[in-house]
Amino acid sequence: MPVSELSSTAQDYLKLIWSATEWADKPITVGVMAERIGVKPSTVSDGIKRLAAQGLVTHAPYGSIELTEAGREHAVAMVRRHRLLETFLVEILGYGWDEVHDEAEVLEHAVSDLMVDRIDRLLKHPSRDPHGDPIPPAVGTPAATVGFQLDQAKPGSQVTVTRISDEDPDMLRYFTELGLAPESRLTVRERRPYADVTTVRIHGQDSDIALGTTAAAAIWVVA
Amino acid sequence: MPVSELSSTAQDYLKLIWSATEWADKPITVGVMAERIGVKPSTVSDGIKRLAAQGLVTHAPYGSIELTEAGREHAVAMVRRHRLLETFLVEILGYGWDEVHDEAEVLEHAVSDLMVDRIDRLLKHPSRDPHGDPIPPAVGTPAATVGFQLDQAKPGSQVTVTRISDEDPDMLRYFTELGLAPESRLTVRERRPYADVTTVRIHGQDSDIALGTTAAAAIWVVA
DNA sequence: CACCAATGTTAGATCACTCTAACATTTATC
DNA sequence: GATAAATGTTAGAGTGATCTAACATTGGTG
Repeated sequence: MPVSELSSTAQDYLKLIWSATEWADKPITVGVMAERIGVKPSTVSDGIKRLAAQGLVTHAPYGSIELTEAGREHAVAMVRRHRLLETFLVEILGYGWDEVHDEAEVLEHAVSDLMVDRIDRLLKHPSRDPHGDPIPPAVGTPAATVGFQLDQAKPGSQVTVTRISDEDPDMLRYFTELGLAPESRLTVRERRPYADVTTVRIHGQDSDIALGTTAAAAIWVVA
Repeated sequence: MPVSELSSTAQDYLKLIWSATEWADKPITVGVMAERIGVKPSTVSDGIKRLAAQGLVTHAPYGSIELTEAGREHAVAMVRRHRLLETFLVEILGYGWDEVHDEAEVLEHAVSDLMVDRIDRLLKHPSRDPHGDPIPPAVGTPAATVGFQLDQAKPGSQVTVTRISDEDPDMLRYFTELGLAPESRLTVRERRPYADVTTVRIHGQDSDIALGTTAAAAIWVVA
């Protein structure tokens, strides 16, 4: 999976497009991309055009954005880098899991394929990163996603956290405070439909925790 | 030492200008910079002008290139990053000392100050990188250079290698083959003035090694 | 179904970096 | 010290990324 000859903005775009389909299957929009990357929609529109010219995405004006096979390969390679780096930062350099995202975001464009391999070896080929996201293998297809979002869980059910979205460091710090992490066992207490609040009890703790939609949607669980 | 707001080309220029005065004291020229960085002289000329506009160097057209205090600080911070990264790659990721230069060259622009600190801590605050170059401290003045180049050494003298320039990986691989590294003890056998060859014997080996000027100038020694 | 709001695209600028080609200056040599 | 060679600078152009502002399209609502 060669990666080097792409600009780092191009790599960001591809990764973001791929990521949108990893957990949810709704296609990503120019507006959402712009917001995530922190640029104006016109910039993204422009960038997508360049990507299309390079055969990495297909996109007709006002149409949907789809990765080509080449685009998907690049994207998955970037996701692999990102997640290996996050794992590395936590395991080897002692980062907190709330600190790794931004660092990995920059590093993923700088490390060589050789370094990615060395990190993979040093970590003994990890299959999940510190947030529970699966690390795509160097060759072959990425692990299929499992589970569902906590805001979809039935009140009364018991679930295990498999993944927590790493997008928002503040939210991660909050989860850390609560003692909520991948592998945590939870009992879903109730959901107030109009308040959009999901209440859960972490096993081993003696009080309930109320989570808003954003927080509950960032947490993926299995029954 | 803030570094972030500078482009990575600007950082490269500053590091290169500083490096030129670390071992030799001859001022660097536009041509040499262009060659080292791998761009045309016109590009460097242009870049220097931008650096001057930012108050990082002083430079009048056709004149010499000098770092300002701000420029020097940035440069030293980059050198610190570079050398810590090289050490890290060798110590933690098992790189060969001939493989680290190019990787560090890219990474030095990507790692955060936090990561530099963590690496420094993990390595227990090393004072020299794998080639024997001193690692500038986070605060305070860099270690003064000691020693002289092997091509200046008197025939018959015994010397210890303190540093080997990391510029040329092929040369480093050659030195590795020879068993020549920082800390090696050598006896200088002879120098043929017009052949520009320095012959040395590595202690513990039973044959002499002939080194051309480029090689001998890349090796720094103390008596 | 017509219209408006939301969303996306294009146009026109700017900036950093790069090139080639032309021009200027410095230095080295005879 | 005049001239040629080496070195450095400027001019003009292209690319990618970004912006703002104007324009276009789509989709939902009355």
